[in-house]
Amino acid sequence: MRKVLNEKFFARDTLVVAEELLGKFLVRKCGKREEAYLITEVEAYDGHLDRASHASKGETERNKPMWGPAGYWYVYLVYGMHDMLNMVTGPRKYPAAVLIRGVGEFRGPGILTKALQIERTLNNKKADKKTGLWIEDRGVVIQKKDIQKSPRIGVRYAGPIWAKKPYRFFFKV
DNA sequence: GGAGTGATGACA
DNA sequence: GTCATCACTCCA
Repeated sequence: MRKVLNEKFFARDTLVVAEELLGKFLVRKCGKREEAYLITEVEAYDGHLDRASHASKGETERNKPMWGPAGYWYVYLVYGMHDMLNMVTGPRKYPAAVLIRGVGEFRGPGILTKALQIERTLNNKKADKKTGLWIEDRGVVIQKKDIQKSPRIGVRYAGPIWAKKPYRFFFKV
């Protein structure tokens, strides 16, 4: 079973999408080579009230993709060095996204974007085969009991309520 | 624990 | 135009 996930899948509740992304495959096509990586760790950023989300500052030139249709990539540079890969989720006009933090053997959002050569040129591009970066369901199912949750990483500035939300999802090994 | 790094957004 | 901030990684 190989199904390319589209707006219909991503336009649902961000927390549901984030959890269901575990076990899906991130597929990268560079030239003729096509490689698929199991998604192992994600974080949800849900709505403009979420103080850890870029969307909490309102719509700006940078975070504009978060307000757009689901199923698009939101890629930005942080700390002057690392590109972060996010999938836009939720309905149109509702700012939300899921940060892809780990795929395959790669641990850490900055490491995986470097390994897969994911750059800001992909920002605001649709996740499909034409773009060269998309997500597939290949029939892998992660058991509910194997999924762990924790607060998100690197968002202490968001204040006690939002910094503590268990919006990070990953597998129990 | 602390440096490196540069785009971004807020303010003037 | 200036300035502080930042969804990270690596080395000590």
